[in-house]
Amino acid sequence: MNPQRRGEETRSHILRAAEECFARYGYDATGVAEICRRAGVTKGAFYHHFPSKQAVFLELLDRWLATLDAQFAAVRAGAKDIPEALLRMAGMVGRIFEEEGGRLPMFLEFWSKAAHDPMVWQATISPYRRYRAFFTGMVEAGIAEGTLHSVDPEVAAGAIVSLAVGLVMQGLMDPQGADWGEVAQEGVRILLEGLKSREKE
Amino acid sequence: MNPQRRGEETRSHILRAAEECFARYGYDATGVAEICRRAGVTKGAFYHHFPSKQAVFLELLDRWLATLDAQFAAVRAGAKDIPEALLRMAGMVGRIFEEEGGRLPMFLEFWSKAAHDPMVWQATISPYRRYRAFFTGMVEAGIAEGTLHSVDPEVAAGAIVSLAVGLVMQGLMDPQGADWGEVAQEGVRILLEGLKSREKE
DNA sequence: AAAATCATACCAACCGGTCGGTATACAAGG
DNA sequence: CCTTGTATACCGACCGGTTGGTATGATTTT
Repeated sequence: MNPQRRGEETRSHILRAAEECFARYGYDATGVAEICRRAGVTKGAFYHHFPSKQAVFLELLDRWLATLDAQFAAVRAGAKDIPEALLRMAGMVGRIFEEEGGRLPMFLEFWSKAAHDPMVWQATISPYRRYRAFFTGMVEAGIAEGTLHSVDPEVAAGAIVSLAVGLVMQGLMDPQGADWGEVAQEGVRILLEGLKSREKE
Repeated sequence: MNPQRRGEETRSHILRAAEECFARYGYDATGVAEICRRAGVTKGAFYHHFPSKQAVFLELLDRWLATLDAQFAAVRAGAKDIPEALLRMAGMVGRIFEEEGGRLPMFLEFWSKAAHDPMVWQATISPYRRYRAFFTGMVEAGIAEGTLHSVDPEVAAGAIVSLAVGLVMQGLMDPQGADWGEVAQEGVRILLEGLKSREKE
């Protein structure tokens, strides 16, 4: 087989195995040996493709953030209206929890690692701020188009992101505790109710 | 000195040192030796007072949850109105971030540990569910007293807790990224705006 | 043969936890 | 008051096991 192709495959095998382990056991509790075992590869191959365990983690982080980017952009582009866009995003939550709930624990892993590791923090914080800016832009657009009433867009965006982050966290910790898809849907609806422009209070 | 009193002091020294280390470096990255160094005791003393490193962690968790309990109950009791109670709780956020911001990273540590460790999960999830129930009760009370319009109390409570959790998370990751106290205040205000009872939309 | 890819064997460091032993306080008995 | 006994608090060297990472050789492809 083509060696480059072969190399790429082992690489992705390692990535997939690492993702699974990190999500299931956590970063520290996952040994390189275990990753290799699951990937059907030896340590030699592992350290041929990645300089360190952390490098694998960071690449996983990058990829995850990239998919988030794409999803957000797609939803916004497909909606005619800011409220509609937000509601659709909320609607995605339920589906996400069902379909790739297995990959979600990585989110927590990223977050908690970033709190202590400067490199991970660097890699996390900048995309995160982009998301905040993204939602700020949405709120501004909503105000401009007249569907939202005048509020500080940054603050409103902060609240929206808080809702999202909190939703993911709770869904991770207590999946059976509630229908998180519904909570997301309804939470955004309530938030929108408070944001929608209307004559007077 | 009284030996029992002395014992209690070393015990609390260990607890304080461990809290600091866990918050700064994370649970796994913190060695028992480091905790002992900061506490000014030896390993012998450590394992005399605690059966394991995890036991220290769990005790820290218990204490933290107990203070949360007290604060919530106090605020609710002191408010004449559900919306007022929620707004006051939001107002506490800024103060909390300033005053004991140093202890907050433990929150993340608890959360991420709970995701992988059944014992920690057990210790975390039950108080957490109490909080959800607490807020559910508040929403129900708000509906009963007529200040909130009729919504599913469980769902609304889920949204409120999400906002809170997300707020803490963001404040932890990006303290300078925003005035989280203000975001909390305004976020709850918006949420309340969507929850308040009014004639017609 | 040169380069890329992977396997095997191995290491040095670290870490949670143990253990034999010491020091101090205190109560009882003489 | 002094001795003896005992429980608590504490010390610090040490151990078994694990882990991230490395060194080196084999194999395959071009």
